[in-house]
Order: sequence, then structure tokens, then C-alpha cells
Amino acid sequence: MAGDLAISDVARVFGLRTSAIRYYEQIGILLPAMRKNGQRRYDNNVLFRLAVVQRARETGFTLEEIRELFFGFPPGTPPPKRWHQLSQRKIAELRDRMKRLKLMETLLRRVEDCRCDALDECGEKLLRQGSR
Amino acid sequence: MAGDLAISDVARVFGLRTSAIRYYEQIGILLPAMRKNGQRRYDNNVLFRLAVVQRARETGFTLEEIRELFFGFPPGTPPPKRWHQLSQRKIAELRDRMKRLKLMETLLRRVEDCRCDALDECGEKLLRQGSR
DNA sequence: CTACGAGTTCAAGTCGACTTTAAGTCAAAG
DNA sequence: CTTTGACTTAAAGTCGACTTGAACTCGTAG
Repeated sequence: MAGDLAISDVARVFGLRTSAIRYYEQIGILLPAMRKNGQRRYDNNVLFRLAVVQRARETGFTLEEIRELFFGFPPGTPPPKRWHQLSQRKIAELRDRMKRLKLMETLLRRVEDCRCDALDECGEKLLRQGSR
Repeated sequence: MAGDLAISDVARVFGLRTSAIRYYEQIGILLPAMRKNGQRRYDNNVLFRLAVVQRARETGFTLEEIRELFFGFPPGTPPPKRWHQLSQRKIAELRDRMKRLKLMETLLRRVEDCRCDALDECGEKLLRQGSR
């Protein structure tokens, strides 16, 4: 049950490259692993850590924010509080990004109405629109 | 009406840095400008071109795609056809991005229900969920 | 004449999340 | 003993869209 995993095992579980895991260690998202003949050996805890990392990545957190999640609070701060604080920012960010996507879509559909004979004509219209 | 614009004038109209305009020329989005004592001079056409570039950027096109818009079709291809072809791809892309954002939001809201006592517990639950 | 501001070129730097490369170590297999 | 395969490190490369820096040239104002 304990596990004594090589870096390639850990990588395979999450579909990551070994280089990604070393990188996570390098930037301080994973604590330095124990060594056996110079090679990293992991126990199951790292799987839990990485599961959290993956989920956080899926929800749009940067690696910097993930480090904050792990190490940016006084030790003992309960996860719900950690998640909450970071989520607030992120939700606002997602809302902005969605707005932007919707604007893009609107503009894209509008471009479909173009009847210009030359691209410069498009530009001319846009300039007149912009100044109005 | 003609205009004999310095690079800084053009930049100011669009809120761009002069370096961006040189860069656009370098990557072939703007044709090389006429020179006057070695300095670039522009006429009004460049404003139309740049208005199109800006709008295309706003709708999510990359500079590569914008070059395609301008130079990736047989000369004389009408703008509606050009826009349409590029828009199809882009709309699909926007839909995917929107889906992803919505998934992120769902996951973020779900994370708000976390009652774990430690982050490793979060990871453990996620791992069990993932395998189920 | 000199200083100034605006322009020029080319190369290199930036950001985030990694990957790739080069050179070296180690234990097990043949 | 040598090869193989997996691992190690540090440094450099990647992508996109620019920006920044260094070194240089212009025309003009004082």
C-alpha cells in the first residue's frame, strides 16, 4: 500500500512527462523527493498532491497560484478556506474571459455580413464606426 | 486627404507602439512602407489595413491567420469569402474554448463544497473519483 | 556646432509551462 | 566487461506577440 514509485510511474499515472514532475519540484510545487541511488522515489502522498495539482490546472489555476494554494497560507489553514480565497479571483477571471469570448463571437458573426469589395473597404467602415 | 504619416502617427491612431508596427511589417502583415530619408512614411491605406488587423485580433485571430486573410487567397478573392473561411474555424474554436471555461466554472463551484481537513484528503477523493 | 527628438537596424529579452539536449551515473542483464 | 534503459543535472529551446536595448543616422532648433 505504501508504494515506492519511480518518477516514471508517477508520470504514467497522470499522463505527465517525467520532465514535468521534475519541473514541479524545481519551482517548488512538489517537495524534493527522497533519493535512492540518486534517483527520486515517491510514496503515495505525491499522487494526492498531483491529483490536486491536476484538478487545479483544470480549473484554470496557474502553477504560481497552485503554489499559493499549497504554501501561501499559514500551516493548518483548512482546504476550504484556501480553495475559497483562490476561487473568488478565478471566478471573476473566468467571467471576464467568457465575456470576451462572447464579444468575439458577436464580432465574428457581424463580420459574416461583410459585403465589401476589398479589404481596405472593410477597414474604412471599421474606422468610421469606431469614431462614431 | 492623402496623408504622409510618420510611424508614430500611425501608432497613436491605434494605440500601438511603433515597435508593433515594425513587427507587423517584419512578419509580412504590412507591406514595406515607403521611405523618406530612411524613415517610413504611410498613407491612409495603412490605417484601413490596421483597422482590419485590429478587428481581426479582437475576434481572436492570430497574426498568422491575419496574414492568411490578407495574402492567403488568390488576388481578387472578395472579403466575404475570406472572412467566411477563416470564421468557420474560429467559431468552432471559440465554442471549444467556451466549453472549457464552463467546465472550469463547474469544477470551481464544486471545489467550493470541499470539507477536507487536509489537501492530501482532497487529492485522495479526486483519485477515487477519477477511477470510478 | 551641438544637442535633441524621432527614426533606423538587429539581436536579445519577456511570459508560462514545459520540453529538449548534452553529458554523466547507476544497476541489472547478457 | 559491455550494453541497455532509466535515471540525473544544468542549460537552452519552444510558442506568440511583441518589447527592449544598443548603436547609429536624420533634420531641426538654439
